[in-house]
Amino acid sequence: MLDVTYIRENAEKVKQAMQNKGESNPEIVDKVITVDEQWRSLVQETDELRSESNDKAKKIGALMGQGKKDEAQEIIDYTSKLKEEIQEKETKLRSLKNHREDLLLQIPNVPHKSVPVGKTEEDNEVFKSWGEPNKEEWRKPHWELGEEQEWIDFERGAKVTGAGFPFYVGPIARLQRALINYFLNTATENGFTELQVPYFINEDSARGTGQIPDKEDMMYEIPRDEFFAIPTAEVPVTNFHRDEIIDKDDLPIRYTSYTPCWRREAGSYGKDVRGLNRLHQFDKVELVKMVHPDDAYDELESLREYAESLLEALEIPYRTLLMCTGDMGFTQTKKYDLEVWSPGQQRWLEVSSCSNFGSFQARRMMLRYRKENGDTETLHTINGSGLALPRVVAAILEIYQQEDGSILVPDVLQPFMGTEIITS
RNA sequence: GGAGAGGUGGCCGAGCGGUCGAAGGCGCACGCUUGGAAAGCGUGUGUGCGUCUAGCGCGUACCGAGGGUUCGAAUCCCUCCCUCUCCGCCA
Repeated sequence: MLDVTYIRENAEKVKQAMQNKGESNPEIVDKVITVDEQWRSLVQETDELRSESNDKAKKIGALMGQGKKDEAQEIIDYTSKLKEEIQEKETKLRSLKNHREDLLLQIPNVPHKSVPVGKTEEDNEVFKSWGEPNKEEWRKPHWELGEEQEWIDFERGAKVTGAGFPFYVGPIARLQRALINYFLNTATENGFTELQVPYFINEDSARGTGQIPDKEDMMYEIPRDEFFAIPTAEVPVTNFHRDEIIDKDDLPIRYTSYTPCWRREAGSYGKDVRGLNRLHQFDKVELVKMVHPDDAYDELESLREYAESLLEALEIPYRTLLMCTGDMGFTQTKKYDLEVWSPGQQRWLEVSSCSNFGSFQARRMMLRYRKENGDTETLHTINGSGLALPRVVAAILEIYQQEDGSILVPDVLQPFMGTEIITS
């Protein structure tokens, strides 16, 4: 959610941003400004009446104290009418505020000036490439190898739960654990504080990071207890400091957290969902930063570089895309996607998405910091994966695949795996 | 899950229908005092929203959350949430 004051003062800029992001109704900007004006003038009127009513109530109290019941009664008759008027205005106020909120929620975040303007993924910019994508065709896709070697059991997963909930068996279960440990250790060594978080969240938290309203369909629900299963650790981690004021000397705050993630992924199909490409439950190590607004873009770059360094350490070829305005999402001001090369599929797979949300999330959850002069200000949030597990596993199974079906273990994982090679 | 107690400012803790945004204490900040420090003394110290003459201004809202009673609610009533104690259950 953008700041109304900002919208009021930058109406044209916001409209342009909406157009660049492919939002079709920039007239919402004018509407929001109108509703906001109505709301503000009504606030003033209401506050004046309240002020009068408070005065009168005090007078009544004083008169009652002196036993002057008749005089008090006169004022009471008057304030009863006042009261009705106030209640009327309060009702109107509530509906105006809700209307303003509804409109505000339809206005996307404003992209940074360094973001390429574009409509679809075609317009994303290749920001960086690392390593050589392997074009050899003999490598099996990870699902074929995984099933052959009985390392990944999709069928039993489907039996026990449903499609998209695989079992990982033996050495591949261990490989995931190795990756998780490696990612968490590395993040901790790089200044991120590890957090173990609740896997279920309440509605307020879902609202805070923007899953609600609009994207609740992505989440699994536990209706009886009014919880949602987390679609990413971003939700509990960012909400950790919801409704708090953080001392500026404590910024930036950096957290890392490993969690399973649950996503309904309604509407996905075809090659997108083959094997480990897209699951309903997957593991991820998430990175979240809460930063001073002036540092946000530097912090985004360093987050991106950090995520890239993980892939380099694993020696997995990748490319970094700078997402264009049309493909970057509603809440972000700038976003990079990291994609690894899958030689078994001859395609790129996204393993990390690093985004700056500006004050968009923080405003919704009243997440502020205290400035030098004592004022409070909304801080900025940044997050990214470091990294999402299944596609990294897929890449390792394909890139490190030998002709006999065994898998060489990347150097950095060997201490965690206790072996240099995975055989069936 | 059953029975009871309770949720007030950064913290502790009073208030239990009117003058309460809220006593008192602690903490913190600044000043005085001191050779320096402690003690002592003085002043200040919540958040959101609106507003302007933008001031250590004015108004308003907020004492777990939401609703209600009343001219007036931190105080009374209802619903919910959370915490603590005992019992039950249990990784």
